[in-house]
Order: sequence, then C-alpha cells, then structure tokens
Amino acid sequence: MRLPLAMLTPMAVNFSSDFTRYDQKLEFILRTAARIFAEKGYHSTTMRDISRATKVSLAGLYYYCKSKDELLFLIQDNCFGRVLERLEERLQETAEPVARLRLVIENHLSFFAANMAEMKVLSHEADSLAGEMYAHVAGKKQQYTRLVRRILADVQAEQKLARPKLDLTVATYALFGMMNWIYNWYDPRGKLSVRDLVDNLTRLYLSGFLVGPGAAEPQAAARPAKAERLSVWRGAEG
Amino acid sequence: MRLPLAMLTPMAVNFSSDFTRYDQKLEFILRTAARIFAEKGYHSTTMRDISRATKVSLAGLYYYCKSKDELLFLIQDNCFGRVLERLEERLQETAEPVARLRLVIENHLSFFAANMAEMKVLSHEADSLAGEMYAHVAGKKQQYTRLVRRILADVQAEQKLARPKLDLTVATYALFGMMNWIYNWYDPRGKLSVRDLVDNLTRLYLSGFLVGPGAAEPQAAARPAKAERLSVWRGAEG
DNA sequence: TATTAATTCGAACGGGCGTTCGAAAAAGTT
DNA sequence: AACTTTTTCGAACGCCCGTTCGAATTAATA
Repeated sequence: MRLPLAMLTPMAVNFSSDFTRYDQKLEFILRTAARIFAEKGYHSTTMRDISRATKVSLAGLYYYCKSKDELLFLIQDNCFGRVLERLEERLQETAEPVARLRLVIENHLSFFAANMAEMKVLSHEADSLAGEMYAHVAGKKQQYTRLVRRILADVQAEQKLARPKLDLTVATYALFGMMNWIYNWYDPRGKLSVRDLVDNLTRLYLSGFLVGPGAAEPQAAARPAKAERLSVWRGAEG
Repeated sequence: MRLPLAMLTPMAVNFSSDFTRYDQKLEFILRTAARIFAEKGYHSTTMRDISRATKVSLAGLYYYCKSKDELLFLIQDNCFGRVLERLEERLQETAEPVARLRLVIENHLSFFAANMAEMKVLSHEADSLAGEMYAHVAGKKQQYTRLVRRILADVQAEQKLARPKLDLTVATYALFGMMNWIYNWYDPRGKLSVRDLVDNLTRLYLSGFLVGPGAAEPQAAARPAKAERLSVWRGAEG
C-alpha cells in the first residue's frame, strides 16, 4: 500500500530519481481532476465524474488519494509551489525593483496561461478547503502576497518626490485582481498571444490607461524566461 | 397562490406602489440567502441552511421561490440590474470620456462595497446557473462590459499621438479584475474607507503604479453621488 | 514457478440533498 | 359570523453523494 504525496511537509515530492508508475497515474488523476474542477467547479464535480474521465473505477481512485478534499489540496499545493519556486529562481536575476516587478507579472501570467485549469482552481476554489489543508495553502498564498508587496514597496521607495503615494494594499491586490481575473476571459489559444497579454498588462499596471503628459518611456515587459517546465506537472505535455 | 417576481422580463418588479408583505418576506429571504451564498458558496449552501437562518420552514421557502436556482438568479439579476441602472443614470451627467470612466469606477466600487455579499455572489457564482437563467444574467453582463469598453475606447480616441495603444479587451477585463477582486480582501468596515479605495484604484488604473516622468497631474476620483439607494434591496438598511 | 506485494474494482452503506404534498393555521373579506 | 384566500410547515420521497470493504487481478520478486 503506497502513501500518497506526503501532505503538509515542505518537500512533498521526491524529485530526485524515480517517477514511478504510481506517481504517473496519480498525476494523471490530478490533471484530469483539475480540468473537471475548472469546468464545473469543485463542489459540483463528483468522484464519479473523475472516475468516468480517468477510466479508473470509483473505488480505485481511493487508492491514490484519501478523499476528494485531498485531490483539491494536491492540485492547489503543487500548483502554488511551482509558481513560487519559479518566481524565486527568476528574481535572482536582478535587484532592480522595477525589473523585479516586471518579472513578477511575466512569471505569474505566463504560468497562468500555461496552466489555466490548475490556476483557475487555485484562484476560484481558494475557500473550498478547510482545516489544515486550507491553512497550508493559505500560508503559501500569504508568502506570495508578501513577496509581491515587498517588491512594490521597493519600487515606491525608489520613486522620488512622489505625490500622495498609492496605498500598498490596494496596489497589491489590484495587481492580483488584474492577473487572476484572466481565467474569466482569456483563451491562450485565441488571437492574443501570451506575450501580448503580458506586455499589455505590464504597461497598464505600470503606466496606467491614460497616456501621461510626459514622454514616451517605452516599456517592454520582462522578457519571457526560457520555456522550461512551464507545466505544473512532470509527465507529458502541459 | 402568488407568483414570484416574474423572470426573464425587463421589468421584474412593480416599483410603483405596493411593497406587499409577500414582497418584503421574499426580499428578506433573498438577502439572507445572499449572505449565506457569499459565506459558504452557492453549492455548499443547503436549503436547510437558508431555512434555519430565515426561520422559515424548509417547505415554506418554496412558497417564495420555485427552486434553489431561482434564489440565486433573483439575487444576481436584481443586483446586476441595480448596478446598471444606477450607472446609466449617472453617466448622463457628463459626456467627457475620462470623467465617464471615473464614474464607472466610482459607481462599481461604491456599489460593491455597499453590497459585498450580493456582489460576491454575482462575481463568484457567475457560472453556477444554467439555461435561460444563465443566459439572462450573462446578457446583462455583456451589456455592462460593452458599455465600459465603449467608454474606454472613447478615452483612447481622445488621447493624441499615443504610442502603441493598449489592447481594449485587456484593458476592459483588467479593470473588471481589479474591481471585482475586492471581495477577496476588502473589508468595508476596516481602516480603508470606500472613498480611499475608489481614489486609489482610480489613480492606479488611470496613471499606473509608477510615477511618470511628467508633472503631478492631480487626479481626484469621481465625486461620490448622493448616497441614495445604495443597497440592492428596497426594505430597511443595506 | 511459487510467493509476495501492489493495484483494481463491483457492490453496497449511510447520510444529506432538493423538492413535494396535503393538511393546518392565519389573514382578509363580506 | 361564515367563508375564501393566503401563508405555513411536518413529514416524507427518491436520488445521488463520498466513502468503504473484501475479494479478484496483475505486477514484482526470488
């Protein structure tokens, strides 16, 4: 009898060597579940739905997870972990606040676009867990929020003689709102490329919708990182 | 046997004269349901929850609505109707695009802050209806979105010699994202007043997070309208 | 091949869900 | 008062949910 990915421990997955058949199938179940959760919502999705879509019997699912809650948790935790991990890596590139802010936006959006289902589940089902599982994910969220807020504060500190400064809490959540809302409208396979999305949202957030009275100040978005490991999952194609 | 508020017709409620006991109790049920939907989510809320909170027997609820779905629909339709109605009124004040945009933001946010539960249910349960009820609410949403997009286009048209213009779709949904996300963090009874919220988000959206190279350009938010009818409902205090 | 361990699943259980029914109670009318 | 209409609700129905159990099957090991 195998144990599912250890919960509530810093290093949930053994990345080093063996990506066993068990791991692969669990991941496949999680990917499928994420897709269905994103489509119909967590509470409207039944274990029978997931059973049908994965072609694993209803009882069989419980060999890979111990509850429906845990499925949601594993999806959210895994997904959030990757976003944070990837961001922290990339932030080591530079110490310049504005550049770091651009990286935040680029990272969040390109990851979101590459994992719409999982990220929608992360954003939209934020309150669907309870107890320890909720606390664990909420902790990661707070960590992420603090990091971004700190970067915004650095940007603000850099700006000289600014008139009444924007409230940092508002600015932080406005940024997240702008970015997380995309699951309500953005289609990564549509006309608007991820690059254009990132570019537009970066310019909008940094310089606003009005064209200022000042000069042009061209603002490229952060250049996208090499397209490695953009999917949340290890197996196959994201 | 009374008919519940007529569905799918432009004028759902008879505003003219009688606000009968039936109407009042239905409204009370809707208000309570909205609060619970906002707290636990639509699908996790049971008719028994609503029965307990309203002190109307389980069966008794079905004298006022014909299904749980209809409760959600009535909340969403009513709420959306008010936002639109109020916005259209206020937009007649001015033809100046930027001023109109400020009005959009002021209207949306102050209404949101005054009706957090209902607006959360509107934003967060956008896909919880199906069929005709879904179509009806989605129609209003499209109408609203188009109106805002049009105003943004007008603002953009006014601006001379702008460098690569921002994509209108991105700009529109970014605005909604920024505004609608507040149900995830904003507490109308906290330190940050609605006025400050509106002011900060308006400045952020119009001029961006960076302080431009240009001059100060002081930007007041649209002045709030007289505080009439800010609640979605007719009875008592919102 | 024999033995053990990992994996799969049909069938069922207990419980909670949305909804209905018909009769009782209350309010309105004459 | 007698009668009609509006409003209330206890009790139940049928359905689907998440989960479990134990036996059957398959893979790994020796």
